[in-house]
Amino acid sequence: MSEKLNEQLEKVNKHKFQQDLIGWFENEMRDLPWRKDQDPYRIWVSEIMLQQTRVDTVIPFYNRFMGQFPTVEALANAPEEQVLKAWEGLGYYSRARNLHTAVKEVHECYGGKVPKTPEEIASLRGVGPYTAGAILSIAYDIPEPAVDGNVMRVFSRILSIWDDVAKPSSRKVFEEAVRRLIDENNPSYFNQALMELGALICTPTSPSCLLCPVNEHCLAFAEGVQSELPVKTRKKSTKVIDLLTVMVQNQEGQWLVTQRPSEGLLANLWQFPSVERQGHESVSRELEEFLLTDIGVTAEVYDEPWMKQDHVFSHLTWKMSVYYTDKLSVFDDAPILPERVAWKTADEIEGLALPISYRKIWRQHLIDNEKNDEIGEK
DNA sequence: TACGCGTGGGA
DNA sequence: TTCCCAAGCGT
Repeated sequence: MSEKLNEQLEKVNKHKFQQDLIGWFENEMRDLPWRKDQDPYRIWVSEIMLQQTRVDTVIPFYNRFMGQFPTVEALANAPEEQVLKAWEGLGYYSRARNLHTAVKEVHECYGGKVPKTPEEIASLRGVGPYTAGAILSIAYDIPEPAVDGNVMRVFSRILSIWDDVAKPSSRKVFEEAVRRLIDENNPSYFNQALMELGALICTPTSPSCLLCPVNEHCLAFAEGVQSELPVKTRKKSTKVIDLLTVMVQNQEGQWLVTQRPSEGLLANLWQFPSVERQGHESVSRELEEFLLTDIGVTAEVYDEPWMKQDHVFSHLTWKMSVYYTDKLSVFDDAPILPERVAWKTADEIEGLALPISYRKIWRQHLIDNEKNDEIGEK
């Protein structure tokens, strides 16, 4: 630990700080579904869902998920498709697959009981230093730091820490600070209170310092520099990809869908056949060639896109153009469809896990279909 | 270490 | 509109 940080830490009245922080939390904590008890499985699921995701977004997903998979055993015995479907729309889908993997390990190797040593917890798939500390402290009352973005923001201000919080190496500075100030008698509330404070009071922009229960301990507030902290470097700008998507229906009324690769972006999710736009020839020709070569079906693609849809990821953007087809030819003796390609009925598509952009496309298709039916009836 | 990995909301 | 983000982890 740097001498500077040590100096700052000695300025803090540890007992008063803990008392002010936890006292505020006891009065002001939000009534959240994962705060009903200290079931480690329920805490675990909530922590995974909350990674990089807002509380308001998580709540409905969490309630549905716990309804479907109320216990370690229930989740361990579920097929991955069902877990991914439950995660549809929440994003960062590897969280779901990693949680599933880890829960199966807990079921098989720990008799279904979430382990309570730092080493065992941290070895679980998808459980990093933050989540390990969160489960240990919140579910098991073990005094371990749980340093997330909130805690780094709050502590950077209270202790006037100017390390770049975007750098992975900075996290250990904050962990050390938490170890020095954590309430050994109530680490659960201490850690939760820091995060709650970051969410409600010590916000990224325009923090409510006058309402802050620990403002008397805050070095940044005393110096009037709270708006300059934390120091955080910008990320690089994102690239844009033109993505062509095609809706193909056979004579039985089924739709052509493909499953994405098992690793990388949107892993294992389903979508309508899509290809990155390459080059110079017409979009229709490019899609027809893609369908023939990669999927093994012949169809005529309309010249004009039926709809456009942007899909913004954290690191890239898809500008999607969606096309319909006509004059599909699939012969009885046509080659068997490649792996990860299938025909699905409309009902079956409802049950697949689709990326949000493809779900929106499908919903729009249903709306347009309904309109056409109405016109037809008149 | 830096980057890949989703999504929706707010300034 | 455009940007930045929100309870991170794996590689």
